[in-house]
Amino acid sequence: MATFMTSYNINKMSEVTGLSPHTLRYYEKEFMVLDVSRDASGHRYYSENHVKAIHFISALRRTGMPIREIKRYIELYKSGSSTVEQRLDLLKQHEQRVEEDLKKTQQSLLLIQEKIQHYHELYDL
Amino acid sequence: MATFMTSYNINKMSEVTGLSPHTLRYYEKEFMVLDVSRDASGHRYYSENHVKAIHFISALRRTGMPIREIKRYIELYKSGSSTVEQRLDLLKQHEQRVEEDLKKTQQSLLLIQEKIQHYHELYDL
DNA sequence: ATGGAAGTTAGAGTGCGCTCTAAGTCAAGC
DNA sequence: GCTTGACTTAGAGCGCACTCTAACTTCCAT
Repeated sequence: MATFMTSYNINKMSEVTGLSPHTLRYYEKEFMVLDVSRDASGHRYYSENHVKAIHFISALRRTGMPIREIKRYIELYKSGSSTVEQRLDLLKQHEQRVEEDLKKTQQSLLLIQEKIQHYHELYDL
Repeated sequence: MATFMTSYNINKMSEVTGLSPHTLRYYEKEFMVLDVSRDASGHRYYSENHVKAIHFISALRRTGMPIREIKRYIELYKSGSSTVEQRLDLLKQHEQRVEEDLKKTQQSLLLIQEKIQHYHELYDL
């Protein structure tokens, strides 16, 4: 064999993804797709595909998608290519929500920044 | 008197601020600055100043400032003008965090958008 | 004076996303 | 063969920010 699949134990995986081993196990219990492999003594080892999957899941989480919706997405994925459009819809819907949320957050940030700008002239809260 | 202060009961206040009466009472218990006035029968009524204060507090919350830090900010406010610089620091620090957070969220959003773009070519999660 | 609406309170309960605990297994080094 | 350390599990616990409940008071309209 010319190339080798890199594989990660739970701690390496934790480093690479920024999630704690606890959280990795929790995610697995909740919704891991690619079933995580085990070595002879039952310890997890992850492949590059797991790394990519977890990165994507992290992006969904970071943008506020709730666990139960990620779960739903992954269940759709698991049930095959007939769910492609449903999955796309779900992602697009999420995209919309995130964009709106970003806008609102930016507006609130602006208000805070204006407050900071004029702090020495304003005497209310 | 030529002008009159508008005043709001808890439901009107709820409408104006978008917070539920429950949450308004909760915020008051946690950290209301301007002590909320009461009418003869003990019902709250809010002034324009309260509206402004709650709007600012909402902006802090919306951008993810935890309750305990808003509490801290308001305690500083209450203890007078000698805390102006501390309050400014606190707000500026928060501003930094929000900006970083926005960046990260935008990056995650980008990843999701790329996924959506190439959904029909990609077969992993 | 009575019923109902609209407020009041203290404190309990909820949902979310982890985060930790306790008890156990396994493999390697002394 | 025993300790040490890294992992395993099921399930309990936690922190946050609400959110709701239950019991009560007050005002107003009938």
